[in-house]
Amino acid sequence: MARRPSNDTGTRPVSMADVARAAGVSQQTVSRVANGLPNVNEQTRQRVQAAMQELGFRPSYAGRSLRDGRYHSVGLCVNDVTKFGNLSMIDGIASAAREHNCAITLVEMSKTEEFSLAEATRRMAALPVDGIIIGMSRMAPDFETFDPLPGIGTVIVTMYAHPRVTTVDSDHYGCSLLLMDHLFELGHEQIRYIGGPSFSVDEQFRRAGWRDALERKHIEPAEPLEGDWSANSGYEAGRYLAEHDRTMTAIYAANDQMANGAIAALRDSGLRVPEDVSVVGVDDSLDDFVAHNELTTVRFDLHQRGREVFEHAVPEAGTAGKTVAIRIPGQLIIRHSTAILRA
Amino acid sequence: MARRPSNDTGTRPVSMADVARAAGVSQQTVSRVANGLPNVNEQTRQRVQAAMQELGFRPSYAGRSLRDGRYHSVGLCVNDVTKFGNLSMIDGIASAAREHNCAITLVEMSKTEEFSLAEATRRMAALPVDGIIIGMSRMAPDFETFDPLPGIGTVIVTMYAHPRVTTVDSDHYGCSLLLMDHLFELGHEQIRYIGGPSFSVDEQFRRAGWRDALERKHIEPAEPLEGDWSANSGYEAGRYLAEHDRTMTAIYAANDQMANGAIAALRDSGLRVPEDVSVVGVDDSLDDFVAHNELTTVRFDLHQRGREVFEHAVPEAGTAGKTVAIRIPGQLIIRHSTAILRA
DNA sequence: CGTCGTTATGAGTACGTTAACAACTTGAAG
DNA sequence: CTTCAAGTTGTTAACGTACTCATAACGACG
Repeated sequence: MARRPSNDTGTRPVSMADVARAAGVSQQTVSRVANGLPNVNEQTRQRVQAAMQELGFRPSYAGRSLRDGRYHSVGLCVNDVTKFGNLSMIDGIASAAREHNCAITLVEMSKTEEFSLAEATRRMAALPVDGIIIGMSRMAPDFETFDPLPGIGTVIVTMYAHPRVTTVDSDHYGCSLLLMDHLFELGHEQIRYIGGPSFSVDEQFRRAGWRDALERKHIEPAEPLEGDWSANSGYEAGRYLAEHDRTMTAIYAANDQMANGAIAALRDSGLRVPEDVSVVGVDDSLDDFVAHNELTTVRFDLHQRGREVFEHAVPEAGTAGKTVAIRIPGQLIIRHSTAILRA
Repeated sequence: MARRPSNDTGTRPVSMADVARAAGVSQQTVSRVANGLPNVNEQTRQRVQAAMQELGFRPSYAGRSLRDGRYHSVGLCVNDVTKFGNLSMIDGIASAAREHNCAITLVEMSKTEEFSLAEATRRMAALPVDGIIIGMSRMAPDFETFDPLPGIGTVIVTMYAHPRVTTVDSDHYGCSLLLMDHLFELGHEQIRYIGGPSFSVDEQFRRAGWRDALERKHIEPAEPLEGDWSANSGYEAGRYLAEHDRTMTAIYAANDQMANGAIAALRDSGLRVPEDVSVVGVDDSLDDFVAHNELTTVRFDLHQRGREVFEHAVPEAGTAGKTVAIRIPGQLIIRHSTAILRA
């Protein structure tokens, strides 16, 4: 594309030099007025401000960034905006960014292509970012070997720890322990698991927590079922369990949507929740969609996670340098889908 | 903050000049290699690429943008990321942006402060954006008087038309007509309305469509009910209607979540859906949350809307100049929450 | 009357990039 | 040998900003 003409007849954006010419001062004085510096004569200031208004001056982001080497924006790379986990990540980071007067540069990776950290980093590096955040909802093939770009803060949102990159996530393992302990206290031992797709990192950790909790109590875990996070897949699994497992007394579904489906299936099979079977989920995501939500679940503080992620990606406050792995615990929300096991 | 040292001992980012020095060529040759231009000797190219690798060169976004006056990013301003409407807007725009090899610069406005178009524009204008998209989910106080910034494409996502700004939205008025016609064909005339909060622009248009459809058939609209988009508010409204209106034969809830709540309320009141009362919603948003979703609704093509919004904000293909108001029709999805009215 | 500090302003420079143009090399054709 | 074209590389300028330093005017003070 042809450059804009550099005289003032074209549609080139208005620069400080243009304002300076109109106000009869130097470009530097315009800069001082634009930045509100004190050492400008009041009369001059007003003349410059009038010229700015007149010409419609807006400061050049490129010029400013080039000059002082910062973008005041953080890069965020996700593979699918619509997934609950990603959405809540965006929201949490957006509010942290706003507190730091920062914008978010959002890049959605192709949903079809293979996702690699190197590719994500390469794309983000060419954008106006002071730090890079990568949501890794499924295991990247190059996770082990990945080296972050030197000179730019990088955070991966995942449960896995990495030797050279800070990682932050809600504790998708610990949430299982919270729920399992709750069920154990109610007397349940035969606790079936309905998981998400096995390529999901969150799923892997939630399932591991379920399995470990059982094994710690020397209970043999029954075969876990695999859904796709949707209520329908939870329904199918619930139906299957209702028909094939008469010893089961509780179901742990790896998210609320599948739990909701499972509850519907149990009731359609003539089982009562929670009298016959207790059901728990994760995410606390049903409230807007279901009236009188009674599901016992774990809620994550997504804003806190967003804040942690942001502050490690853009190390202003001296958080720099150290590579850490942060796991933010969830909070058990007990409602009425769980009850004491009756003998 | 102090500038980075300009010699090569500090942590200043690696520039083309640094690479040029290392490879023993001119900085311009580095530029040619970086941009893959053909007129570079193969041997030279390899030497330069090796130096880039060695030093960890990444091109400066600021330098490039300053040079060629484009940012390859579109600004998106929303007031709350988590609301269904905004989420789907982000998703649609993100995929359109990716097709144009563009990033999104996302700014979330304060949820508490008053929202004005002038303020949103002012914030976006200081960021790296080739175009500005503003989601106006509630009426801005300065909508009438708002003037877009000259020299930068601006699109407002709203149903209202504007004389000087292109506006794009899903047709929140037409969706009501689709649903009402469907109910009319089934023989319903006493159709109650459960709306969202009245400050919402979407709500205003959905309600207007309901009212106009009735009045066009000379049916007096009964008092509309006001919810807050949540299933619980739909439940409350449904309960009220079940107890107070024995002539009603159908309910139009302004979104699926409230419709879902209303259905639960009707059933709790001993009414059958759809045999006794037909219920419809809007958005087609229940599938992930509810098993065996049977709700008749309207689905919007949010990716198409995203594409329209994007292409009017960043006028590459000659869409420039003209101010238009685009309303993208939804599609009626008939499931089993509606049935023929029995006398 | 000179020295000094204070205040207001301008000049010069550097940030990293790419377009336009100039310059040089090489090889082939006349 | 001269001329020309093609291929390769370097030089210069410009994009808009803000820091550093210099300059000028002015009053206070010794």
